[in-house]
Amino acid sequence: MQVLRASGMRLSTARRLVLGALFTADAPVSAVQLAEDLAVDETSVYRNLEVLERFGLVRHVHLGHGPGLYVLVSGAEREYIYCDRCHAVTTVLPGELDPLRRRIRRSFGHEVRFTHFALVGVCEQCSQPDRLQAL
Amino acid sequence: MQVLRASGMRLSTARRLVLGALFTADAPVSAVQLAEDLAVDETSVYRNLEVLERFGLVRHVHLGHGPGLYVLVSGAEREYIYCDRCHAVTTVLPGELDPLRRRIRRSFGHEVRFTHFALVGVCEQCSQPDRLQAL
DNA sequence: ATACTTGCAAATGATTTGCCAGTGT
DNA sequence: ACACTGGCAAATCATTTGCAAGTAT
Repeated sequence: MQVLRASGMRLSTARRLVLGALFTADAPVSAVQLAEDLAVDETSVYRNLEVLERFGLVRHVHLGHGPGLYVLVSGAEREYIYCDRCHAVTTVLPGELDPLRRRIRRSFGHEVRFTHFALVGVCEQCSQPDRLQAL
Repeated sequence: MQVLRASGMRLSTARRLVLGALFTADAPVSAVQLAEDLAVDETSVYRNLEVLERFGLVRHVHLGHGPGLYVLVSGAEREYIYCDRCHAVTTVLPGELDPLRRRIRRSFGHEVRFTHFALVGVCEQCSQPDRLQAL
């Protein structure tokens, strides 16, 4: 929070609310959801998320289609696997994909992250042909 | 093309144009771009892409933010790595990520693809602190 | 002749911008 | 006080839907 006031940004009520909501959220949340929950104007939520993102306190992910989903930045970032069949979201703990990251690094030179776009694929249950899942 | 008429879908001029443009394109193209290039209404392009996608002839990718980008389905799909610093797109040949896919499969049970969301990360040049890239 | 298709207008969903009144510091 | 913020209206971007006229089969 000191980060903000050090940059001349204020700790307004709305800002505090957004930060608080993201802090207690156990999953990524959309801006619209936040606005609704906190009774703060959507515009303000977006603007707050934007400054928080700019200062590296917040980030957003995209699971399948749909709006961006916001999370607090924690230093050790979670990554996500999204099943585009049943829409299940699997959270990957920080570091868990590091070997994979290293491999891509070696092959392509890129330092990749799955913090912005989830890993998309079909989950175990959905790949079993017998018990069909929701479309 | 036989796929279409077998399903009662017609090979209209617009449809043929879209298919043709995607066939000769050497990179994923947006619907708006296609509409502009082909002088076909955006709506029609979207509708055509939708049916082509529904019949598995076309798919779309998301590199960073921005509109969906369409490509012809080829059976052996290319995947993409996107540098979110310099916006460079690296094409990954079909199968090249299979070892990685197997590894994820073993660890998480998911069969992932990078055909819908690109692999996002910082490319080799951009990770060199000396010569700075475009913001 | 009968569906599928087209273009144009209008709606939708996500996000951004303008503007002025309100408020943290 | 001054500059950063809030809400509300309106704009923007990507995409979808409604509808009447057009066309492939």
